[in-house]
This record gives sequence, structure tokens and C-alpha cells, in this order.
Amino acid sequence: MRDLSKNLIEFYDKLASWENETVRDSGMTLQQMHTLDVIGSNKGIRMKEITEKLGIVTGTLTVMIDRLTKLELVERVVNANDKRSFYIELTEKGSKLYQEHAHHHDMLAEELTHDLNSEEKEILNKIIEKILRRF
Amino acid sequence: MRDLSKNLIEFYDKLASWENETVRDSGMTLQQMHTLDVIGSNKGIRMKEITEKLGIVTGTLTVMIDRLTKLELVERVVNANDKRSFYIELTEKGSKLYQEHAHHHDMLAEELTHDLNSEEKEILNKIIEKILRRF
DNA sequence: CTAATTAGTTTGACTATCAAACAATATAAA
DNA sequence: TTTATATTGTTTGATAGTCAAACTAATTAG
Repeated sequence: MRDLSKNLIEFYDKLASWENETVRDSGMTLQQMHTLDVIGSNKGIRMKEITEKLGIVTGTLTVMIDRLTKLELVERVVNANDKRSFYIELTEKGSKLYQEHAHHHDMLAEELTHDLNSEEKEILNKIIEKILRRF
Repeated sequence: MRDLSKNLIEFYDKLASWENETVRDSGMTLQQMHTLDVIGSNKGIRMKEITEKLGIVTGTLTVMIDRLTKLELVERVVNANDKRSFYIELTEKGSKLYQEHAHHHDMLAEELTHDLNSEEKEILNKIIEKILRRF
């Protein structure tokens, strides 16, 4: 049997290329969509927290949020508790796009696991959860 | 139980952030390492074929190969059968780096599956292979 | 032999990224 | 409370990655 390491990497590559393609179709860049996804999945998140989740520095995010704001997908909301920072929120338009993309993810998962029976799906999910717990 | 779709995406994100971090430590960019990986895993590959595997256009790859060449990691080798194209080959230095990175992948797989027993590992591998076969 | 196709390069425009310097605010220490 | 330190986010300057489109050279089809 082929190495689990090689299979994992190939699996990752496939996911990456799928994600890339799907995002491009929506006219966004991968990074923009990823940022939108983090904001959509974390209500009331601040700039700093977003940078940590994305693994980028604040200067990079400033530019990104400027662009997403210009695209009317997100907005900066002042934080009364700490005037240095902002809450980043999705606009209506941003929320719609975020949900569309989440739906794409669901369809991807559907398609990936198409050849698995429901028992296999459950086992796969359990194993992945076990792996995720380790991080 | 949590959605398989969400878990898959989170799993992918974790892999991506691990890969990013690991590659940065080596002083390369993610794209450079990924390109090196494609070249290392496919002896005698041509520019055109690399672009297909990476999902980028030829113009982008020309610049990338120029850079990797300047870093003395790869070289263009003339193709006597088709004088329009080149074989891209790893240099000694490139080959060493490629192998180091492959080793990192092995260690990642080790670490990811640390909490799984050997039966679980085998099941996971079988399921992933089944998924990969679908593409 | 000419026309059409293919492989790769170049150019121009935009996005992503980091490091480092900076401003404004918040927190700790005196 | 006042001062020193730390944190949050912005700006600037440099480098890398990306695409589309125009281009060159070589191959293939008619």
C-alpha cells in the first residue's frame, strides 16, 4: 500500500486545487475568500485575531480589509471598549457570499465522500476529529 | 457529531498552516517549495506539464523557474526532440532540499496520526485512497 | 509549403506579503 | 496620578506571485 504521508499530501493538493478553482469562479482571490470565511465564522472578531487565524501580519490584513471594504463585503465597526481596535463584520453582500462559499464546501464534502458508504463516512469523520483534537 | 464538511475544511486549513510554517523556516516561499516538489516528484517534466500540475499559466512559471534557477535549485535542460520546450531538472542542491521537504511531510503524517492505532491508520489510508481514486 | 497550433518568454497591471517605522490607545509601575 | 511599556492597527518600501495579452520560435496539419 502506498505511503500514508504521500496520500495525505496528494489529498491536500487536491483540496487546494479545488478550492482555488472554485474561488476564482467567484471573481475573488483565494486569500480574500479565506479572510471572508474567517470573518463569517467568527462573529465580532477583531483585526488582530484575524491575523492570528490567517497566519499573516497586521500590515497585510489592513490592506486586505481595505480592499474587502471597497468591495462592500465587510466593514470596520468601532470597539467602544478598546478604541485602538475594530470589530470586522460582514455586510449583507459579504454574508451572502460567505454562505454561498460555505455551501460550496458542503458540496465538495459530498462529492469527495460519494464513493463511501455511511459507515465509512462516519469512521472518516471520527478519525479526522481525533486528528484535529491533537492541535 | 459535527459536520464532515466543516471538519474536512478545518483539517485542510491545519495542513495549510503547517505547510506554510514549515516552508518559511527553510527560507523559501510556499509556491517555490511546491514547484520544487512537483519537479522532484516527476523526473523529466516539462514547463507546460508543471503549469498544469500547479494550476498556473506559463508566464507565471517562467518567472518562477528563473528564480529557482538563480537560487541554483533547478536548471533548464534542452529537449532535443522538441526545441520549443525544456526539461526542468533539480540540481544537487535542489534535490537535497526536495528530499528534506519530503521528510518533513513524513514527519507531519507521523504526528497527525500519532493518536491513531495501526488499524485506524490503515482505515484512514484506505479511505483517502478511495477518495483520491475519484479524481 | 503554407497555415494553424504549441511551448515558452516578456510586459504591464494588480494582489499578497513582510519588516520596520509610526500613531493612538491601553495597561503596568513608580 | 503620572510616566513607562505594551498592544492594535496603519503606512511605506521592497519582493514575490498572478493573469492576460502580445510576442518568438518551433512543430504539426492541410
